[in-house]
Amino acid sequence: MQFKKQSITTAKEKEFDPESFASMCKALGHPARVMIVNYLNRIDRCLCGDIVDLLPLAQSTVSQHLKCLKEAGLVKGEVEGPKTCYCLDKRMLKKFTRMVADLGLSPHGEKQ
Amino acid sequence: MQFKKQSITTAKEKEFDPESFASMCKALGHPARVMIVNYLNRIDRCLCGDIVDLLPLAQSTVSQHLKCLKEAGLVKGEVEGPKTCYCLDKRMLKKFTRMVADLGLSPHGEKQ
DNA sequence: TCTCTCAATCGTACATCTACGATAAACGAT
DNA sequence: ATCGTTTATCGTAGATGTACGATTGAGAGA
Repeated sequence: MQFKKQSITTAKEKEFDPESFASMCKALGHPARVMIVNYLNRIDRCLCGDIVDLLPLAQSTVSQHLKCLKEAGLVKGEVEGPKTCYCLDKRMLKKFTRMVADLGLSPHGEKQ
Repeated sequence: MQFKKQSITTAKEKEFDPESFASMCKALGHPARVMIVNYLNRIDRCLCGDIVDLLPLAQSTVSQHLKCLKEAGLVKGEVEGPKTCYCLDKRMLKKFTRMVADLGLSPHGEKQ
């Protein structure tokens, strides 16, 4: 499906892109991935194996979920020898919360 | 897949349920549904047909997306004769933003 | 070098999502 | 009663998501 690329907000408002907001939401649209993000937020950084221990899922499945989060830009992974260290991309997460506010859903927004 | 039902936050924090946060994110994980929510936020309430005009999608597809948003609790629809009037469920949307904050992603949170 | 560990990728099965046209159901108007 | 309007649901095809075990590859250490 194709949507028009133009913004759906008025000119003087911040740009709000439904496509990119949807893709971040989609990445957070599975409990395992939400738990990974929540865990990373508390623990700051960890190895893939730590997450495998955390969740009742096979290593390959966890790796797949991490790939999904990386592709959405929510998580970064840096290879350290045979290990990979994962952490949140704070910049992207700030963008996410800003978009939640732009959607008009923020309890702090000017709409209330 | 089954996850343990216990909260993943510490005891004195608010309850954070990954399952229900994920299900709301999933509902917002498609550009068409994001556009519907954004539209409803601006227009307050409208008929299904208005959304069909807004999006480049068949009526049946739009109806399906609305059903998805209703099942996630983000949108309410009340039948008015042969028409159905849709609007946002503000209570649920507030819950959503609260959960974003609980996830630790809020720019207003105590983590920053 | 050989082996061990850690993580990514492959292959695959099954489920869910997304889109459409066709049809049905509810109601107002003629 | 019949017709037109509006929306939901059905059936379906194709794409995508989710899970697993098996395999591969990269690097550390003996």
